[in-house]
Amino acid sequence: MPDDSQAGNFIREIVATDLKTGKHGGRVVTRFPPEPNGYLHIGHAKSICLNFGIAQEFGGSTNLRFDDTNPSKENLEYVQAIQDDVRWLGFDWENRMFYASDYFERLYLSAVHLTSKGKAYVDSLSADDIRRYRGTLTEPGKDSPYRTRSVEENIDLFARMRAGEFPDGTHVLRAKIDMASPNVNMRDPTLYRIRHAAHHRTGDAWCIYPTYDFAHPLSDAIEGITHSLCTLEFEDHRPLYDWVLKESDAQCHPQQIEFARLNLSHTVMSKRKLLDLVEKKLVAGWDDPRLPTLQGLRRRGYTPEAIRAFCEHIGVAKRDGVVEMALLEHFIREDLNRRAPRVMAVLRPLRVVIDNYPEGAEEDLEAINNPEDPNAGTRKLPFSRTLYIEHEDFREVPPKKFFRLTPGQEVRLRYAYIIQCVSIVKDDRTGEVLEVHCTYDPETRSGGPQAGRKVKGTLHWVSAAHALEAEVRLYEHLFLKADAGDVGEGLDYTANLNPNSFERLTGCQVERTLAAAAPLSRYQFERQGYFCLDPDTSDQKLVFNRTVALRDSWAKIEKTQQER
RNA sequence: UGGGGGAUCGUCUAGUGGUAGGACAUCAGCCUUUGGAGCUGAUUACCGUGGUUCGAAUCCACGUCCCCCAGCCA
Repeated sequence: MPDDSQAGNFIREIVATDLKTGKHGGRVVTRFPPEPNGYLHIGHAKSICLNFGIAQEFGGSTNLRFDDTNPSKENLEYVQAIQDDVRWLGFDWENRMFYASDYFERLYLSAVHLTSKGKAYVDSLSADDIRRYRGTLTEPGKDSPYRTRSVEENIDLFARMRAGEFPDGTHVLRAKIDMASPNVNMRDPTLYRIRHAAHHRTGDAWCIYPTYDFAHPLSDAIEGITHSLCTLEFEDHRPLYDWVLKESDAQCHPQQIEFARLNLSHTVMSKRKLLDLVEKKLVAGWDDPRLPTLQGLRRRGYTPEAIRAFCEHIGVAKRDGVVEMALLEHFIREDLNRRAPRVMAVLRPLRVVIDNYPEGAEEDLEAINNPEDPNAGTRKLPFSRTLYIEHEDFREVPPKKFFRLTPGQEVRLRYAYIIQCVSIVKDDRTGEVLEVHCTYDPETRSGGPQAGRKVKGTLHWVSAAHALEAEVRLYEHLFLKADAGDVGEGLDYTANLNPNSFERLTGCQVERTLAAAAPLSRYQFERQGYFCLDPDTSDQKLVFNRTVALRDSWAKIEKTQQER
């Protein structure tokens, strides 16, 4: 059986080759290095699956490392949420959780070492001047007047920076590389900056903080990382990554490998935009079920298994692209189809009275919990004279190919009887259908003598007297266009927000077994989609989120009929 | 116009000189007590132009287009 999940990707190939040649002493150690300045999203899931997956595959290990070198953006809330999310996704860093801030002292010593070698210097230009001196993409930069300070002066100044003698922005430590380099990242990049800010872990022990370019390669080396996987935009930082390791006499030299980050259609993935949506209250929070955050997907009802399968399937390459949301939806449907118990739930109830069913009578009918899983068993569904069916399952004047309830057309009530519409009760003023009267054929009870009779449609239903009321929240794509950033002149991505991405349905009628539903447990509402119990559920109120609708071929038929 | 990357079905991805394959999506059909699921089939791709070769997505040359970089963010 050809299985594309077994297909090699270029990173696996590199690692396999390195293992063969003994490049890193036969070890494979990767790391997942989030900055705790936001919540993890499905793009991070790709990186997590890649890093942990590669290590698992080759018998190596993976560290979780918080890249916490910028105290002004980072906090503990994020540190905790990230751990929670990685664990939820199904990965275990065992005892290997680290922080770049754990290494601040060693990083400082490395900086002193570089300085004493004449490979770093304290610059006292303003940030603006540093930018001016850097040149442009097409013109070389020029040396800072402070570039020629003596080693002694640099050492002294850097020590005093650490000691807190200078306000923010007055000095930085820079690598001394080449102001004329065609790679602007090599034009004496900043290694340390002064920030009189409390750090979420080190408090006020430090007022100078290393930059990513300095801290990252050294943190990797300290941890003995063999393969440092990152996204494409760091590609032209690689010469700097290598420079830092070489000049710092690092004990090992991890290999940085870049891959394309995940983009998903109909959503946004940048931390900035996600934060923006949350802060402007355009969504309900980081766990809003419309967001591609792991917390949002979890609340929406996504399973870790589905997300992992998705990440495995999309592969890893260097060309950037946009994965269709439909692919993600495919994987959650596939997973939930196998495991979600089926239940009856009527979202927009229409009252149905079975005129020839004895008043006051009721009976229990047997229903299969999951046709895909024989072990899931069966349950009893109460049936009575007054039922609810889906409002859209009845049409007084049916369009072509409408196989549901309509005057004169028999339909089956799932696991129950075949019924037929005999009359309609309408609102005199609005003409709205309020109630449908039907007759049933007692011979057609499930398992009965006439049960096999062919009818075009089968409807889900609940018994009015036995059903529970629930709130159901429906979600659509957060953005109208596949590319959220595709907006007109002068507009930003929020112009593409889908005004109908959230719809709250109240007065839904669900079968009573749902009273026992556990938080975040997932169900298939027959003929509707997959739903999970929202944490907003209370003793008073059941609340469900629609994870994803079932594929709906009738909707397609109807749509093409309307287009004609 | 400097540097670094990248171009294969609509989308994502295999391919490493020898039949361009898979998944999603789309469209048909079968089946069905979920218009679900499942099954079958179909459509659709090597950025362009030259060259090397018996043979090129793959090697070479010249183009074209797209992405990233001028934070004391990561």
